[in-house]
Formats: sequence, C-alpha cells, structure tokens
Amino acid sequence: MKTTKSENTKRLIIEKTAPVFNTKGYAGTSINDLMDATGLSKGCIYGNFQNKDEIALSVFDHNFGKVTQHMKERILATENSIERLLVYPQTYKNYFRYPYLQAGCPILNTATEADDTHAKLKERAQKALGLWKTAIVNQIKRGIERKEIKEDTDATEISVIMISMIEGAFMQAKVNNHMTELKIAMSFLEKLIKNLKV
Amino acid sequence: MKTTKSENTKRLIIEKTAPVFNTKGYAGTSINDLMDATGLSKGCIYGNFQNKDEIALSVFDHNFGKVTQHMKERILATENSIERLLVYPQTYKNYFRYPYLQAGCPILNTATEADDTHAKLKERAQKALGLWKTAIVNQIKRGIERKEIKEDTDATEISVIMISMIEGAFMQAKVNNHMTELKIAMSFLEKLIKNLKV
DNA sequence: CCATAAAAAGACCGATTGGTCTTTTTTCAA
DNA sequence: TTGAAAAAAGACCAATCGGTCTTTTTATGG
Repeated sequence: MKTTKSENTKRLIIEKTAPVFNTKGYAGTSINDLMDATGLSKGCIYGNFQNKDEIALSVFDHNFGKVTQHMKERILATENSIERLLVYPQTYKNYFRYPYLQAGCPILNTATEADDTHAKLKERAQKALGLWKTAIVNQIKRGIERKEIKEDTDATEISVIMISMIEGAFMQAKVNNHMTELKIAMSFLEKLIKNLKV
Repeated sequence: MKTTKSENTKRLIIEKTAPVFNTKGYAGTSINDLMDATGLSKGCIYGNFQNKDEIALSVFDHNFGKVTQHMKERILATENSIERLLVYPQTYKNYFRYPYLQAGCPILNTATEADDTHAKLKERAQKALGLWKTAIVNQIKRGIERKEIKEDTDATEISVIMISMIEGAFMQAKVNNHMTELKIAMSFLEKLIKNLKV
C-alpha cells in the first residue's frame, strides 16, 4: 500500500469540499474555497487532482454514492415492495438528518447548473437520474412479480412521478427554508405508493 | 418623456441578457457575457445599472413576469376552473415554444443556485413560488364556489403537487435533452386535475 | 540514521473578474 | 446651428480567477 497517503488526502479533499460544491455550485466555488474547506495548500490540491473539473466530478460521484448507499441500506431493511418504495419519500421528508442532503440534492443542483454549461457534469447528472429511474422501475416490477403490487401498475409512470415530485418539492424546501411543501408532497407520494398495494 | 432613451437601453439590456443569466446562472455570467449579449459597452451597462446584482434582479423579475403574463392570458381564454388548472401542465409540456422557458424555468434555476449564495435572488424566488402557489389555490377555491371542482378538494395539496411535479419534471427534461419524463409527468397532472371535476 | 522519493507548501503567472473614471459621441432644446 | 446635457465607449484599476513551478517538509526503505 504505497499510495495510501495520497489516497487519504484525495478522499479528504473530496469529503471536505463536497458540501462546498453542493452549496455554491461549480462556477461559484473557487480554488480558494477548496483550500479553506480542506485547510490544504493549492500545491497539495493540484498535486492530487489535475484541475477543478476533476475535483467536481469526483465530488458528484461521492455525493451520489452516499445517497445511493443510504437508500440501498434502508431498502434492505424493509420487508416488502411497498415499504421499499416508501423509503424514498420517507428519506427526503427527513433530509435534514443526512449531511449529504443538507446542502441540497446533488442531482438537482448539478442538473440545474450544468444543463447548459458543463457537459461532463451534465452527463453525470443524466446517468444518475437514469439509474434512479430504473431502480424504481425494477422495484415495482419485482413487486408485481411477488404479487405485492397491482399488476396493472405503470412502473415507468410511478417512477417519473416519484422523482419529479421529490426533486420539485425539495427545491421548494431549500428555497423556502421550511418543509411545509415537502411534507405535503411526500405525504401524497406515500398515499400514491400505498395505493399500489394489491 | 425625457428618460425614454435610457429606459429603452435598460429594457434592451434586460431582454438580451435574460437568457444568458437563465442558462449560465448568476455566478456563471460575467460582465463580458452581458456586453456580448447586448452589443453594448461596459460603460453603457454600468451607466444604466448600479451593478451585476441589479441586472440579475431585474432579469429575474422580467423572466417571471413573462411567465406570469403568459399564464394569465391563457387562463383568461378558458371557460371553466378545470381548464384553468390544465393551462399549467399544458404550457410546460410545450415549453420549447416559449422563449423565456427554453433556457430553463427561471424559478427553478434561480431557486437552486441562490438558495445558499445569493440572499436577494433567493427572496425573489421565494416570493415567486409563493405567488404561484396561492394563484393555484385561489383558482381551485373559485372552482369549488362555482361548483366546477369537488368540494372536498384540498386546494393547498393540489397546488403543491402541481408545482413540485412541474419543476421536478422540467429539470429532467432540461438535463436529459428529451421530454419523455416531462410528458409522463404532465399527463399524470392532467389526469389528476380532470379528476377534480364534480 | 540517512538518502531518496513522495507530498505539501506557497511564490508566481497570465487571464479574467466586477467595477470606476475619463473621453467621445449622440441627442435635442434654444 | 450650436452648446449643454445625456448616453455610450473604452481605457484603466485592484482583486481574484484557475493553474504552474520551484522550494520545503515529511515519510520511508535500506
């Protein structure tokens, strides 16, 4: 394990700068911000990453990975398909509990900023959204196979509704500094999901 | 009308730079971008506005005004409350037709970027969202009074669902460069609204 | 314990940032 | 037609941007 040291600082840089990128955006965070957040020098940062782009991309992967991991863990702890689907609204309803969501949903932030300015980040956001969508679709299909979810359920439609609702409501929660709308939207989603039960 | 001239250039600056701010974001657009977009000199721009902030704020008001105006016009052309509500999903489903939406929904873009970085823009986004919400709520209440909408309709819930869905689905359309999700989400919204009919 | 390589620090670079200030051009009433 | 005021242009400014390069510090195998 020769590379351990540099890999540690690399990880440190990603973890410490993740919330900065997520709050200030790609264009809004400077190298100086990264130095402040990590306590490291410019030389050190550029010794571990080629440029700002590479850091931003790594940070996105890290943030998305955190959310994905959290969902997987919670989903594994459930007993049926309905409960699995309910994990999403239940998590976002309590987003303030999860550090990587406190600064905002990384997918929403990245997609909104990068859609016309940063091709690589846009691609990451696209893929992340695609993975999320198919994950939900697969869970619904699985639920249908197990006869836990109504056979005539439109998996794609439900998936799209869930993601749209979560992201739209989350945006409102962030900008309003309160969760009134988020709670209403997530409760609706829960009703919708429970209604899928056979 | 002495001030006509300067007011004209002020308007020109706002109109020409509106799409730039909407695509690149506040932090992402430079004064040089504004000069390019308007064809005007730095001196002229700063002769008409105090600083970048003032331009960005004016641009947001302009963009939001455009959307509001469009909705009002379309709503006035309807015959009943259900049709009024349907204007929203129908408009966003065809967002590419409307120049001020092509670069993205100004509320979504502004809210997402400004929520942790730009207090004044955040406040504008907040107010815009609030106005939109109460506008829908009032339309529903009016519909109930006119016995066009079911009496037990939760106006606030419907309003939150509509806004969340539109914004979340719109984000996906922008980042994916296609409208699959937007169409699905808006169709769902249309079903939901039609279901409100007495 | 020391030599060597890896890692971190920070001085330095040209370009660009938002913004100012003086000069030039345009407008328009007398 | 001219002269003063308004408007536009662009030279200029310090600060900051992302990034490079040399120097200093730290870690580590022999």
